[in-house]
Amino acid sequence: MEVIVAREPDGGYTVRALGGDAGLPPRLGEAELVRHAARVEAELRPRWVFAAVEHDYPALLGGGVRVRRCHDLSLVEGILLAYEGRHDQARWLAAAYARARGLEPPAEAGPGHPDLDEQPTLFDPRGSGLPAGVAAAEAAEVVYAEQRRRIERLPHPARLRLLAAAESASALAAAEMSADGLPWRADVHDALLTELLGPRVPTGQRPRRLAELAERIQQAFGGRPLTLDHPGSIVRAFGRAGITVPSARAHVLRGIDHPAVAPLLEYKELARLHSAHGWTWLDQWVHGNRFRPVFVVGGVVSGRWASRGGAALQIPRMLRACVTADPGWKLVVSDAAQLEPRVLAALAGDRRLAEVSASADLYTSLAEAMFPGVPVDAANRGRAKIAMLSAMYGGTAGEAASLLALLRQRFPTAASYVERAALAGERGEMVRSRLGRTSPPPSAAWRALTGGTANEDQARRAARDWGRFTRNFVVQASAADWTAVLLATLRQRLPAPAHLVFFQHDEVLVHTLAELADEVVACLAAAVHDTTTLVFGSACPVRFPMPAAIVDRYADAK
DNA sequence: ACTTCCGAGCTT
DNA sequence: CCTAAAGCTCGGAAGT
Repeated sequence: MEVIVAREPDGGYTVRALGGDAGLPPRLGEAELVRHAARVEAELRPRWVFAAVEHDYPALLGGGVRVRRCHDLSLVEGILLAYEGRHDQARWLAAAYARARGLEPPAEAGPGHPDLDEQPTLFDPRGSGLPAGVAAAEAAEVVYAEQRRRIERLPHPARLRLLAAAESASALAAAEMSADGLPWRADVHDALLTELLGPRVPTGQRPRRLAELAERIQQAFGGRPLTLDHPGSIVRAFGRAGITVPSARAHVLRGIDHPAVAPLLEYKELARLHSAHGWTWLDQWVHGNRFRPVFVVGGVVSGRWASRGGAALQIPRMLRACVTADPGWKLVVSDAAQLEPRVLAALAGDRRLAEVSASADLYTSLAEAMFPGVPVDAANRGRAKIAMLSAMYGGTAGEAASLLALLRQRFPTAASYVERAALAGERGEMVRSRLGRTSPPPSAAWRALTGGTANEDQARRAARDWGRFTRNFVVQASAADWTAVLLATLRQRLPAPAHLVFFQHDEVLVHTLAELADEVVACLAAAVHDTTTLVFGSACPVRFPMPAAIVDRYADAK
């Protein structure tokens, strides 16, 4: 059974049930919706169809209602439009409805409009963008049926169905993570800042430690004042000291012999901490010992998530000590080890690489395979890693080219898989992930550059750049397929008090009652197994280790 | 005064 | 350290 819920411009909701009677009034207010949704979910366990989980689910979460399954029309529309080569078209409900009905696109969805995918907000004077007399739920029903038809017409409908379900479930998980929040000890964070920077100072002032370092740096440059937070000023200061530097980046400065370098490096590190994750950040983003960012599912073309506010996917390792389980609770921290090379092995069907994946440390066994008869040391493992990363990213610098050639010799199936993707990109063609995410077409500027008779060098470089992008896309987007399915299956399996609180590309955090931690670890192992079977089939010979640690603090994992 | 750009650094 | 991709955020400077 399916229940379609869509918000109307007046803040109310229209609802429709497909395949049964859910006992729902066709039109209802938010409080009423929450009440009915709780009952319907408990009794009927339907698939909920939302215009966009991001907009529609928080109201239910706010009322304490969680749903098991859903279909996110906006996310699926984005995936289908990309598959059909129409990346530029809007995904929001009224635009999708107009396409399904063969109507003129709604005004707000015109190309070049800044709010291409912005749904009209509550009480938006523009209305829903739907034709007069068309209820939002009615439009959603039309779009839902149309999406299902479009999926069935594709070459691998089962994969797209899986992707649609996994992406939609990921959106549920993202909204729930924001609602639950990541456990974050403000007192630990404050103590760390005080230890490193000195006592707290008002916003806009320089903490004591930074002021001391600034003074020492200025002395080292002969007392002349400089703007430490402006890279150009630092480059000029070194220039006056007779040292030419291309930039003020930390790794450049590290190679310079000058008394200002040591305090400058320390200043840069601490100033970064202060400006990006200092007291201002703490006040703005952490409340009640919870960090609540907004995760943007499908925010990256490859299918990776992005985040809005608080730089949620850029938490410095140094601050992971602040992420602490509540008393009586634990964190289960787990990341998929060397996910991308394993995904490549499965994608390409490379049996020899699959054998290498049997090892928990893929790069060690890869080194054994690449340098037979040589004992594996850190250097050889490092070379094997460079070879693999170069295959997936298109690197050519240093010894990457020769290592890549060796890898190609030993693993021709995997190597040719990514090379075909790169060549397709160089020709301007689209490539797809395992489940059907599609790379965007190159820009008009790219076509002009590579198609014209302009500058051959430039054209060649542009083609190669895009080939690197599509080479990486097939692997990264297929890894995103795998993790989306993992989130969906794990979310389904977790015992009720345990919940996902963080997800970062190939890493998950679950906050759980301590006595359930072992069960969570078992759920995770089962979810990994299900995921690999769902994405790559039951005969997939590639192993996907995902070791989990039960800890009190995120910093204590690994 | 406002917006836009740039360099930098953080994560995967 | 490097090899590559992308996204978020800051502070300062340049442009309007």
